[in-house]
Amino acid sequence: MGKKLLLKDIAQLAGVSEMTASRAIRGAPDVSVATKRKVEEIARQVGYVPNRIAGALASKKVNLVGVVVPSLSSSVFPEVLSGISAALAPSPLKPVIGVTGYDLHEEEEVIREMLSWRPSGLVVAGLEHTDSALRMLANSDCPVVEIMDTDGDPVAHCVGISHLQAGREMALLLLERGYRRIGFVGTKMPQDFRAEKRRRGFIDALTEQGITLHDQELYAGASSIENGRFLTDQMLARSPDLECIYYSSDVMSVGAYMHCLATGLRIPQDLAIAGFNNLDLLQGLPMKLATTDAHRFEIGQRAAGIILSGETGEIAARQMIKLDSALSAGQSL
Amino acid sequence: MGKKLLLKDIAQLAGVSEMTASRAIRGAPDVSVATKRKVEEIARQVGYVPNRIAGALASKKVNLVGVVVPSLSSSVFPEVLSGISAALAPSPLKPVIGVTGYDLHEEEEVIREMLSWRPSGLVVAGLEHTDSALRMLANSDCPVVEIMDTDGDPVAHCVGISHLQAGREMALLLLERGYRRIGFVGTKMPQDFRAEKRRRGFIDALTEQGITLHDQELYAGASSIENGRFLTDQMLARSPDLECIYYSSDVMSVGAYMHCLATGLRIPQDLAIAGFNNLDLLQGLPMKLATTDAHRFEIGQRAAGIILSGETGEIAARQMIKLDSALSAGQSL
DNA sequence: GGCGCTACCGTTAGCGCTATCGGTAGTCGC
DNA sequence: GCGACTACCGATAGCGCTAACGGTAGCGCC
Repeated sequence: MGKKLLLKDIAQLAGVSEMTASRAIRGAPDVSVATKRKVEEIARQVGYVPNRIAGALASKKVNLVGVVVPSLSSSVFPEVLSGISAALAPSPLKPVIGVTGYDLHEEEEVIREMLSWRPSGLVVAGLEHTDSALRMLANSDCPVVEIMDTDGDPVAHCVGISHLQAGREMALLLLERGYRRIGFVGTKMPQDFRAEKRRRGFIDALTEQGITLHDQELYAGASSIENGRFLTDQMLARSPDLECIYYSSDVMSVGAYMHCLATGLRIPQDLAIAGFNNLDLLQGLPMKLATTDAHRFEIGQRAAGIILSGETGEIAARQMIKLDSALSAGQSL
Repeated sequence: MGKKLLLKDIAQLAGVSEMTASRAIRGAPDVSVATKRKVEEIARQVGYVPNRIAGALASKKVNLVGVVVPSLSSSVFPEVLSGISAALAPSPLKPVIGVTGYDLHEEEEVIREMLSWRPSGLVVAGLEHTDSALRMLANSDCPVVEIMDTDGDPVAHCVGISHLQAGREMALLLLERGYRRIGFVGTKMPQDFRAEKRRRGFIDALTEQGITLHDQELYAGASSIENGRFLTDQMLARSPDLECIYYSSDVMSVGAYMHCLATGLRIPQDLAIAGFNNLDLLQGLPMKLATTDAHRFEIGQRAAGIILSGETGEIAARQMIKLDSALSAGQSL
């Protein structure tokens, strides 16, 4: 095949004008049921697929919402996406995903690419962007929502949690439980701004109580169980008297758990561990690991909600939604 | 902001024609370096973002490759995506992800949506589609690659492994290791056609050796460690004499591993387990679990390669690439 | 009959870009 | 000087669809 079917052809086959065929196919009003059925039938038979590029250009309406995330490999952003999809499902809007790989310049590219398609909305993870990206976001004429993080200066709408506070709360919990020789392990470390904020909040809270971080490892690579295990091993070799380690991700704390299983270390007696995100991964482990739930699904939902409310005309004032992260101590502290 | 900057405005500011501005911004030939620099500078200063909708309509060229996958929650498809991104990176093409949730009608919708944007190529997971989807894929004028699976009748190009064979090979290994009372646990079961093919190949091979499947659980929900643990528990309660269970996913076999950890069952003495996909998740566990590597990254790479070769003009004959899955027994058998 | 409806359909005029072709300088070789 | 070329630039004409408006027909009502 390749006859390149156009709306014109469908109209001709149905014996109506191009305009009527267009209306019938889009489900627009002002078409009789009989005509609509006839056109639809013909379109289906010949396998007509409307050209949305032309449609979008003519109507200046693109039913897409760009979603820019750093990664898909852990389940953290897929879950945000689920929230977005769920909220968008009853509307004509569809999410389009872009992945940056935790690289701000790649992010700028992806944002430029997305905006060049004139979407109905844009959801971007994080508050940190290149200057060019910031300009584009500020000048874009669609609603923009920055998600995940509220510690900073949003360009537009914003839905997230305070990672500074999450880190701080975990520090306070650890201190309350009596731990004093505490370590921190982070991954993607210069690039993952939210992990860095948790680290900072964590250290600040410790410092305020007169405790200094006993050891830390800022690993440039990605989170994985394997790396969690490896870095734990390494840190314990270096600082054998550590009582407790706070990881930037649950994936890493699960790795720590595996290390303890493999080496016979008891949790929390020999080593207490805590992660972040309350990933699915934690469910089903023999032991509940300490973590903080960042409400990823809800963040996605609320972000999509903001875009949707922008659709219905109400040019809502700049929204700033700060959710409270939920710490759970589990059995690993 | 909202002055809606058009190419016309940039051209005017730069004192050149619209056409020259267009060429300068796209990096097309026939523009002097001086002019190009001037236009680029002005475009950057005012924050001009070209409207690709108009561009695509005029040039009939869309540098996007649609990628349709059932899910992003396990790391299996993200890894395919990495392969696609890696292969596409040196080209101007960019992947666009669509998620179907293992629902063929949703898949049809997503495919229609993608094709309506006239992408440069389309990558679809699986060989099973609705009739309408099949027609659209067959009639589409861009290259289409079906991935993951080679057991069936591809519409167009195809890159994958034989899941029938993967299941069969695992069965033969289990028999060789002396297991006779064998169970199967699958998730997303009517919808995940590839898991079903592994199951069929698995059972067929057992049957040929005179062994019947001792028990099986076809679970409709998603794979998760928690479900793996739960379903293992349930199946062992039902069939306490089971020697070995084959899971449709590594995520589930890790759940089984957790169950054994929690209940003190020894692997493989009390229960042997095997999964599928060779997920990252398996790395770092205290014990290597049996699995089959499906070469997900390479599948993505090769699929993207086919799309790319279509770009350069050579309308390659229908490609059919069957990779050999790689079984690894680990320590859990 | 005239007016005001509603229901349906078609004509016109773009949407914001780019392909194509043609044009003007300048340059080179002989 | 002239043909032949290259380098650069601009006017024109769409790409395939839809918004906006203008009909026409049919009906009810005074």
